[in-house]
Amino acid sequence: MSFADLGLSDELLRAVTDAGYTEPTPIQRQAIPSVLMGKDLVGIAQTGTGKTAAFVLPMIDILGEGRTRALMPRSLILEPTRELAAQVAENFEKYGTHHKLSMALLIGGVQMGDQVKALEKGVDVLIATPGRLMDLFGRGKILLTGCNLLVIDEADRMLDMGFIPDIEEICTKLPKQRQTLLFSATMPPVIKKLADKFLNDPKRIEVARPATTNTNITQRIVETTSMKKRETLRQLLEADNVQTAIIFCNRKTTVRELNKSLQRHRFRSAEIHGDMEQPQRLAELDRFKKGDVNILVASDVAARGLDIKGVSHVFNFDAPWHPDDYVHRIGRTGRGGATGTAYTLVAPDDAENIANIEKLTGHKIERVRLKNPAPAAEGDEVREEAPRGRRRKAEDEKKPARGKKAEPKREETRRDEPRREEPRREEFRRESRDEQPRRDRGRDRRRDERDDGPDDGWNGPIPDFLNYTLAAE
DNA sequence: AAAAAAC
Repeated sequence: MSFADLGLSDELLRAVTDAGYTEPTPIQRQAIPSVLMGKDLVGIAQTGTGKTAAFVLPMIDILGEGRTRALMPRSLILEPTRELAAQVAENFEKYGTHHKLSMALLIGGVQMGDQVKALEKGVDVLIATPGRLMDLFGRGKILLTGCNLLVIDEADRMLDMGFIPDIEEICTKLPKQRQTLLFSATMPPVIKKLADKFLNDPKRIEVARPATTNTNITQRIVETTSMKKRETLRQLLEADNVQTAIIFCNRKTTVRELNKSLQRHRFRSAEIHGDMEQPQRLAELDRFKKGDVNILVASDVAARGLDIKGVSHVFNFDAPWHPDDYVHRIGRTGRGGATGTAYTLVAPDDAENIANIEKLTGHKIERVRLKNPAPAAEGDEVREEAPRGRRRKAEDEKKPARGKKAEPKREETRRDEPRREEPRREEFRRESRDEQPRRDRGRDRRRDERDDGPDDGWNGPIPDFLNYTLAAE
């Protein structure tokens, strides 16, 4: 079956072809014809299944057909996060190139002026997060009485974020006679009730069972300690041919610190979390999408729904609190039929979260051990410009005196080890580290070593995983 | 325990 069999217009088919798509995904096959017929729809689908196009494509044709001069918005799409809303807007632009539809992206964190101007001119589609939409509504800037097409996307996430009362209120402001599409990865009772209340005899389609993880994602657990996490991560980044990676942390502060640490180690990384200004958030995401950086350190703001091509690896720097989030996080890789790898770093503190994840997904994740963590990062440092190298060496020599016996052995291993990782590392490391003033570098450096502590907290004999490659246990 | 979302 091809897109042409789904009842879409020729202009739209052209845009789809131009975007490089030939075959609809299961959810698109099932959803598009029924949306075109004006039916309500409940779609149980994870992101990465082509869900967005499943509603954007038919919407473009519906809006393109009955097109009068839009004075009031004619359709509304609700998204839980600002980035997702922006992403849906991009989809409208991509597929709507041959239609003259107007849209407004109504999200918080950015000035209202442009959004209000767009609303005054009249738009065909509103793409919004609930907070800003309610805000604008409260200020009398939006009339929703012309919105006879509503999409509630990521409904279960809206629930998690406490948006359901807002959604209900928004629903009451829309005309009763309308078409409503609701998408959710899971169907908890509250969402079921919401669907019963606001949808009319919906068609129900389900393309991936909730809590099922994509089979083209290789999942691994790497056991480590909280002290060793950064070092372990760096080795994985270097050892496993990582091209593009998203690294998830549980806390915003961890995101910030880890990103700084990676940059100090000359990785090309960016960060995204909710404490950043919105323009900055979008800019960082954009740098990652464009390939200016190949590593994105993120909070769970990026866990769901973000569709970024070619993400080869997902790392969980922390095991997520909620097992659902694990499924969403690793779903950022292995998209569109590609293969992907997901590593979860597990310190003793993370063990309980892992148990819950394995219970949810119903399968035990393979444990792997890192062999010989030391040489990669430290060898690199010795190779640095002279002052740092000397400092570094002096510190190394201090270690044995403090009764740490790991260092000398590492020296040997380092010399013996062929350095075949080098060229690869250059691919994703920063060219120059001269981005911060010198004094800061020194301070951060020390801080980093305290946090990372190559060997702080480690007194035991050298464990068997001190060898270079990855191996299944 | 965290994160997200309006000002």
